[in-house]
Amino acid sequence: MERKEVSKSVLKRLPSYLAYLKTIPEDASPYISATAMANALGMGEVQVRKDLALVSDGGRPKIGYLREGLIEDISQFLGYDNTTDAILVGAGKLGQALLGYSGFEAYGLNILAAFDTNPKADKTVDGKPIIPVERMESFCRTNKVLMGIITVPSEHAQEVCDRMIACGIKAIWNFAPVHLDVPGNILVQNENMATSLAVLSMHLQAQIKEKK
Amino acid sequence: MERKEVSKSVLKRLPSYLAYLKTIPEDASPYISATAMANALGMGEVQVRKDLALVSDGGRPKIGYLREGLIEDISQFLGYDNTTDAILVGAGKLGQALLGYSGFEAYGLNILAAFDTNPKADKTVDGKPIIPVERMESFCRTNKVLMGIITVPSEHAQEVCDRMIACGIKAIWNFAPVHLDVPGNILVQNENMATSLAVLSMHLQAQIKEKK
DNA sequence: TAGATTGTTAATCGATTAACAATC
DNA sequence: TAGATTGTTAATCGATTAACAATC
Repeated sequence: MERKEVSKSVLKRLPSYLAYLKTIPEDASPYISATAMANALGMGEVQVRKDLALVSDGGRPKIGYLREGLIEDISQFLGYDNTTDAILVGAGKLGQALLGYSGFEAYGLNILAAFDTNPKADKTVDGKPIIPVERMESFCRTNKVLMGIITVPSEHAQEVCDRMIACGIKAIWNFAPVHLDVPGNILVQNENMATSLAVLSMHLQAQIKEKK
Repeated sequence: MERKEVSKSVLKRLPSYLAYLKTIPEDASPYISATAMANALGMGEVQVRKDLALVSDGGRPKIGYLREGLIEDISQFLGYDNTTDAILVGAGKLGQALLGYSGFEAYGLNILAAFDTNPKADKTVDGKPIIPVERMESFCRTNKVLMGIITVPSEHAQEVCDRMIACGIKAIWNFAPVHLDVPGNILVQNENMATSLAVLSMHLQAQIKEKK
């Protein structure tokens, strides 16, 4: 099928569909309806159908969509089939946790190495080296790295970000709770825990208030 | 000022304003304009003004907003002033990283303890204990815990979630990449790395395509 | 005063939902 | 056939942006 443009809102829902589809047992019916998916995920069925229409080549009335086909289509659309190499800067606790997290492979992400200003000599995390930042540029050039993960303290995030861009990196996953200034062709995706916490604590405050 | 209802989209922007305001040096002007904030964060100035109108009691034409006042108002609105106690279930790599991360204090989050099915005896992370899950309920009841953080593998997330709800928890921060089924009065905030990765890899694919 | 800035009202935009026709 | 399901077109909803009046 030809590749359609999808909005960010749609894009963000696709991983949920994929995760859900993968939980269905092998021996279940090979077909799944948008209705069933919507119910399982607590969403509207029209929304599911519209989203699926953008990435798959359609289902069959009364039958639904071929489950395996959907998994394949969504995976491919999201680029999980071809792996992306990334580097990580900031080998603190969070950085090391991400470096050692094996779950990213399933999403086609491969963290090659971590960089730090003060790496413990020869230290590796799950076989992945922690290298002095000075060697970042040459490493990125030789390995043609396009994605960078920032897990340094806020104060240094912009500096690291600029450096990554100088290394040819085009997409940045930012775990530091600060806004990063970048040129238009670079994408910054903020993994902002503060944002999540805001939503959570707002809910708790409302709950507490209600109780009174 | 009286407390207004804010939409989720507004709520998610508030932490950025706060973070930015805190980066301004003490000795700078005590006033800041929405225009300046908008420029610094790459947003529309009307949007900033509208958002601020919801949480502060206003700025002065030609002058702007009192910086200290804004910080105070947003912090209070987001509940960063009164701390929330939370527990974490799943003391794997990510769980331990979060447990040891001191940055959450600034957001009023206090992780009291972690729970795991198979905790190393007497192990603590930064002074915080890792306790067998069996003791979760009594712990939550005695400490009146309202927030739970899930960092277990996907297969066990729903089970842990149900257990948390049984313990009286009202807000769940879910790091497992699965949809959790919960009653209407419980809030689940998904910290879905898969979602972020989807946005990032989509951007890279577009970049690569463009180059060809 | 003039101009920068706030705050509000109206217009636009995009995304979600509802209604319905098509299909097996 | 009847009914479940898909897919499309139209209506609604909410959020963002634009225009403008108010203010210091």
